[in-house]
Amino acid sequence: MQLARVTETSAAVAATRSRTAKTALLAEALAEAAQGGDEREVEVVADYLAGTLPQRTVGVGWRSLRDRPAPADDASLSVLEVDEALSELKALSGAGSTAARATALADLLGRATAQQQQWLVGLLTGELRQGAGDGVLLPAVAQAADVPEPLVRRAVMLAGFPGPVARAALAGGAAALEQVRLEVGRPLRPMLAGSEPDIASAVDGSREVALDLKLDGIRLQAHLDREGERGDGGATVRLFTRSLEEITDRLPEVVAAIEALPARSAVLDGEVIALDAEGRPEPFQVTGARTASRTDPTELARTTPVTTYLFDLLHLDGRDLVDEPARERWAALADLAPDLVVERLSTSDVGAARDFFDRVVAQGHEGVVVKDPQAPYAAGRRGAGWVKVKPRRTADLVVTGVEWGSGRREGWLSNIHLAARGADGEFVMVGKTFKGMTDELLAWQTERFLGLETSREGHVVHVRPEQVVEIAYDAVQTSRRYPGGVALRFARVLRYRDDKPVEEIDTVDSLR
DNA sequence: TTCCGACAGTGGGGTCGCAAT
DNA sequence: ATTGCGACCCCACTATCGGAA
Repeated sequence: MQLARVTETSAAVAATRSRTAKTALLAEALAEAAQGGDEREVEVVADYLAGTLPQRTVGVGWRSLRDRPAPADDASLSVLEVDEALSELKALSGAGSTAARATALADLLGRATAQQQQWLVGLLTGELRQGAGDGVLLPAVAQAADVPEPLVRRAVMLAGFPGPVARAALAGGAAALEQVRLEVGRPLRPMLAGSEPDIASAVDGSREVALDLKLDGIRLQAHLDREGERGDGGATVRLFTRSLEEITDRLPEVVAAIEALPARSAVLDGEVIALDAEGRPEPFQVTGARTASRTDPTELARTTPVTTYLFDLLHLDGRDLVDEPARERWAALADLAPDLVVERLSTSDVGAARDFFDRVVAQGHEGVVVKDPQAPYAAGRRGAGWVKVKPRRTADLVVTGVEWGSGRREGWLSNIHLAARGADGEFVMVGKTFKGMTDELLAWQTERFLGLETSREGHVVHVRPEQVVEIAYDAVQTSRRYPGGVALRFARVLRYRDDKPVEEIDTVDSLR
């Protein structure tokens, strides 16, 4: 298949807002790819249509794509040629490779037309902005392969990625999709939680729910496979993050904890977090740095160990548990790993739930996750089965600058710079936010801040510090970027305040 | 006809590893 | 040694479509 077929589909998809129309366009292109008879091509086309790469990453980002060669006049690239070029780019790594990579990238871009260059930039930066991702691709795969959509979704949840599933669906239909099962050693999509602002919204009091302590660490999916030892000599334990990145080699103490479980095979869901000497949670930055670090894991396991907490069991000794009610999975987990299970309260009483929430927050934890004991494990879904509740902290700050938005926010002042008061009354920047703004508010703040403009610098408009804004945030963290040494985590706008003078906004000290 | 679940888009702070300067 | 870049941890929130109620 020619690349042009994909880029033209992408343009048509971007041009309509109707999801059914987008689905039909993708399905048509997929069916055409399938007729070509090359299974790899089908997989690549499926990935490209959803704006993702079969290679996941190729080491090319926004900066490497800034300077581009002149585009080709005529379209000649095929999908498989692009796929091969990107695989070669990914393979080009190591000392002295930067120039070779730039050459390889320029070579590819030089063979693309102007429209195709644009599309490649979008694909490689992950910003295709065509209004279609997995949510549109999966129905399209179902349509093109003439199979039920739930079957496609289930296969993707269990296999982790859509490309191979699209390939199987279009080559083997429903029968091939039914072959896709949970495989120990292969990560599946983790179940996600929705969110509610407080306990009262998450616990209605009419039926029993479970509240799990929510730890502010790194999501963990652990696979234990003792049978693997006899066969290919592969690892007994494999660890994955939320995005299915493998981190087995970085966390030897977690591998040891999973290896010690009395099971032949298991797939477990949980969280790892660094604790201080008193057993209180370290700031997220500590756990994050430890988990990201690849050098000398044995030493790091001694100096900054992480603790393993488990809250779900998806497979045990040859039996899949994903479709079992949560209550059953928890009972099996409690039998298997009683010492590693995260603290949990089962109750239908709103007061008891609130007490539990208050207690764990006072202990320094992130909050709770409210879970339905009946719910199956909905891999990859952000359903009603799990709902997180976190405390909301607020601060009154002043806006010192605003950045022009992009995409659907083009032409609006979007991202606001936030400052608190310093010790000498000066304004100290503590972060930015673009969250919590309705279109109406964007229109209002664009006019408001243009009225306060003092100067411009690139896409930043500096303004007189007169507008007070009430900001919600999750935490204050240490920062090397901002002059006060502190930054807000997950800041979002609650409302603009005209009832509070700038002199009375929060201070850097009070945030600290 | 109205409601609501799912999704895409619009970006935030921090850290690590690597290559070039 | 420092800096820039890519990748990946943690994300919140709004608008919109289209099926459910």
